[in-house]
Amino acid sequence: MPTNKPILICVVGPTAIGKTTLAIAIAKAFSTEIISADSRQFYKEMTVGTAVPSTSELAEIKHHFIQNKSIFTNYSVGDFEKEALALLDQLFVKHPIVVMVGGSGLYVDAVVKGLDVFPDVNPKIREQLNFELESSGIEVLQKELKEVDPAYFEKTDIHNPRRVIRALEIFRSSKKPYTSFLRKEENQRNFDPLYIGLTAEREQIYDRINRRVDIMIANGLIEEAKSLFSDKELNALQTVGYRELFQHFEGNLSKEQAVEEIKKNSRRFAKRQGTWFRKNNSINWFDTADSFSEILSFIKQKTP
RNA sequence: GGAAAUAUUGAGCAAUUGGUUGGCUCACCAGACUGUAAAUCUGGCCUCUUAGGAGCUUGUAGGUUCGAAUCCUUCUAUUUCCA
Repeated sequence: MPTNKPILICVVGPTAIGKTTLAIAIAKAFSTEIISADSRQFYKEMTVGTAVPSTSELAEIKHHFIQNKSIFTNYSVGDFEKEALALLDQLFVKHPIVVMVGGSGLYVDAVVKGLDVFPDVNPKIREQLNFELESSGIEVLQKELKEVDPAYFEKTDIHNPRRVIRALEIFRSSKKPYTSFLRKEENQRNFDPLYIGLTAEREQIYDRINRRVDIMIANGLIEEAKSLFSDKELNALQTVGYRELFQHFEGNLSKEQAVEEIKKNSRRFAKRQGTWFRKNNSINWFDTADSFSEILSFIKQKTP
């Protein structure tokens, strides 16, 4: 299905696999720019723990959506989708190919496949739902969902408060069931995606993670986390690498224990990333040991 | 050399002190997930399985008993104490 649309090269894969470096190599080869689809690298207050590209890397290639938000701003996938599409429209004027890198599967999908349009929800409604969850338990919310949107009740994981609350907040603010907003057809995009997946043997991924965490600690992750400790309740800070250190600051974990927990939770995160990307069979997988030239020639062969 | 204690799945612990089909936590594995997503949640975890079950099991080898993780003996291993 060759088209004359521009191409968005999507570099995906688990954390610490080497996506940043690969993306830069690709962007250089095609003299283009990079947009990030990483749900934590948006935040300018978080540098060490999110492994954003280094200043020299950022100087080499123009990156977008890196540290362009504050942790105090509420920012959602929906916002990201809109901003990313608007930016891509501009970038594709100058470049036939643009690179997107990201480990956040939902965010990548939002750009490439699109989200459905949901009504805006007053934050008070979610607060109220969270309050009801805590005071009455999830059963009450499940019951409401069953009455209000039986289709979604059947389909979703009703044990997952996030899913239940999202569906209910949509209903309460629009008086229409969540499922009534779900798409009937694929969103149209004015570009074609070309997925490049980067992976490795499980053991190697874990090894890379462990080493990266040690480097983060050496680079001052503890100090960074300490400076954010007073804002630890913010959503942006519900993040591997920070939460564990907050536990340490509160005296619940020793420094060594916190570091071990960071490694463990990073491994689990990588595992979940793998689960997400595995179901996307458009991804062309490469091993992180493969040479960039091999990957580049693959891309060239796939692009006009 | 002597005495005592202990031995349950990868790890750590349970199992009304003989009552039947071995449970929990952690780790690990697998999965779900359309605006909290580095979040949140679900399942599995002795073996085999046609997924309904089937078989094996509490260090080892025996014994007592209708019945043993539980009581007795052998051996092995570990720990502690005395020499």
